[in-house]
Amino acid sequence: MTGEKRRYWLMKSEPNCFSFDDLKGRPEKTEHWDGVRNFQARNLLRDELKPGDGVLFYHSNTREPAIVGLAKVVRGGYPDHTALDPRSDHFDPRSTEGNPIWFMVDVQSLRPLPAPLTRDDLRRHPLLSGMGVLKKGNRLSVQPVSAQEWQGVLEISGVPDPFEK
DNA sequence: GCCAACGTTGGC
DNA sequence: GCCAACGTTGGC
Repeated sequence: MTGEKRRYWLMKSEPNCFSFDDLKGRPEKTEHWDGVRNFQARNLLRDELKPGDGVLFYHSNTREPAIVGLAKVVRGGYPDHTALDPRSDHFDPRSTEGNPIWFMVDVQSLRPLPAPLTRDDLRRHPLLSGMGVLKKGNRLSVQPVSAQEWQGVLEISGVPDPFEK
């Protein structure tokens, strides 16, 4: 097949705010990923995440942080409308309809992992111990994942690649 | 709850 | 343009 190679991402969410189960429960198992208010992550959402890309859904800021499920991007970057809504927690008066500052993508759940992959699980695996999410001080809520890391997650989880026919 | 690491803001 | 102060993130 020609065209661009699929890329992979890890996306963090606090499960008490929006969990993988929440995503699974949405119509079409799809939801927009709003509320990112960091320029580096914004640039990734706006420019880099493309439909068909793979997503590792990571639960952060919880008792046992872990990768809990697989998802995919189904719509690339478009303006985050919550920035325009004064009643939203994510309202940003600098952003306007004609000149949006913040962007989001749509994500669809593919499948949960049979067991969450904790940080200890990741650290133990030679292919995964270098993942960005393990690095101290890394606060990026959207970050790139290599194809090897994606495969490693599938391997220790014992699940087939959802993108393989 | 603690606190290190980081990004952003604003005075100068 | 520097940098201190501040707010937030997020593991532990």
